[in-house]
Amino acid sequence: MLPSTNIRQSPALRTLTTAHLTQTMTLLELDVLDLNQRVESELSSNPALEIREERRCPICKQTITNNRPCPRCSAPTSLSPDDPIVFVSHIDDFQERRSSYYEEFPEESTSRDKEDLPTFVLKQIAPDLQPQDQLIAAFILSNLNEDGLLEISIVEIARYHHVPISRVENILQLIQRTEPIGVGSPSPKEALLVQLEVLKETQQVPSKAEKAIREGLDLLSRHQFPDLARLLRVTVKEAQQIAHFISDNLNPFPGRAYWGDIHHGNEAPLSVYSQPDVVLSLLEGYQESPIVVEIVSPFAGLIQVNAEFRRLANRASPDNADQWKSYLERADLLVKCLQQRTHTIVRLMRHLTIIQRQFILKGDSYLLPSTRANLAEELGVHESTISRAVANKTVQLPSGQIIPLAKFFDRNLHVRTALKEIVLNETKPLTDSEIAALLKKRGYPIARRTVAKYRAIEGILPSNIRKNHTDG
DNA sequence: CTATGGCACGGATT
DNA sequence: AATCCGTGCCATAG
Repeated sequence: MLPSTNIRQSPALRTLTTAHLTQTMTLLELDVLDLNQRVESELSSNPALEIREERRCPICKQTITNNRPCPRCSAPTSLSPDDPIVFVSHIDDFQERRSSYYEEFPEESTSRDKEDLPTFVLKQIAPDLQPQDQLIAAFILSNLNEDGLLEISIVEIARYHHVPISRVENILQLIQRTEPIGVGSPSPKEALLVQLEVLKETQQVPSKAEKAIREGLDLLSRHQFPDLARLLRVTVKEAQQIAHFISDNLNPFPGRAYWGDIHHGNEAPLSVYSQPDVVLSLLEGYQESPIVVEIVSPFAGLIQVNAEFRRLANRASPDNADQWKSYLERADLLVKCLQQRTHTIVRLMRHLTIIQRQFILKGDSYLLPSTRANLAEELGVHESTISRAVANKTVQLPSGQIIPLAKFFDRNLHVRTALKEIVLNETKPLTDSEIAALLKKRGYPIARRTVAKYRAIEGILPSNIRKNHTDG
């Protein structure tokens, strides 16, 4: 607490220091989308802020005019696999690239040609519709966003085409049930529910899954299992299993259904996350490519205090000088906090990509256990800073998978994947003790009881119910 | 008797 | 201070 005696009368200074701390912290724990909202509202309410359109590539120092990310420009020089290329990109760059991915790799696993999502869907349903309804369907499909979600309301569609709402609803239901299932839903929640519904026809689904989606989607995506468990009145473990099931089998953004691991036809690791906060990728054409780290940031680096505004503020007449000044201070504060936020994340990610390169490239079993605490020590920041930086954020791996950043701090992921592998390769169902013994040989000395726990987390049934793996 | 899951405790992590 | 995690003990099911 600051001594109030020698603080200048202006309350602004006082709030500036404390506000700086609190705002830096709160901004740090927001994900891109929340931050985006926050920045936008600030931007519209504070005339001192402006967006600088031109940006400089942190590597080649040239002005970036188009949306091409810059790491490629510097690719030929200094390529050490252990030296990640880190840069900050605008959220729009990402959106842009996202849709271009979609066009570049329309589909490889199913018979889909170069057509885009709307055409793809329309072809499937057209035979079942009358010509008039085909028009409506086409209209609906043309209003999908990149995620395959509907951006306008049913009412609007009905009004536009002068047809009853129920008719639109029927068409929409048809659309939602075609591949990719859930397209045309107005929200991720709807999409998930439709998928669950369809899935229910062919296989068993956890009974509480629907409630989890309906009432606990928020908790679900934030991985707040204890809260979810309370909501569903089940144990935390069961809640985790339900969440596991949902993220394994359902996809809140149907338009992105074929992203990432195309090779696993059956269980594409789709995630409940949409917009990653960090995107990791590799340079094409290098077998030992450095990891390209792209920090997706709403406007950071772009947002600045309008210089003209600052000049005018200094010359403002005394009666409204305070107003000018407060705008200016708020703007400075925001800019500074944003910079600090990105700076922290950049440092964090650079470090992580160096330490966990193998994990990022090769997968779960290569994750080296580390804690936020010791990472904080290595970076010379406070633990809580790392905690906040990790909180609520997601990372897109080179494979296309989007995972929570917290997964980098999963202390036993590698053991669990070893366990999964053992069970996958077993010829007869092994008991927990036997598994424990095998794990011990691999250098994971854990108790039999713990094997049971891991099994539960991974959704592996107990040995007496597991059926034999008879390889065909 | 064997294999498993629930509960609860203590130490580590956040 | 709150939460997570690994483990031991014990009840239960087969």
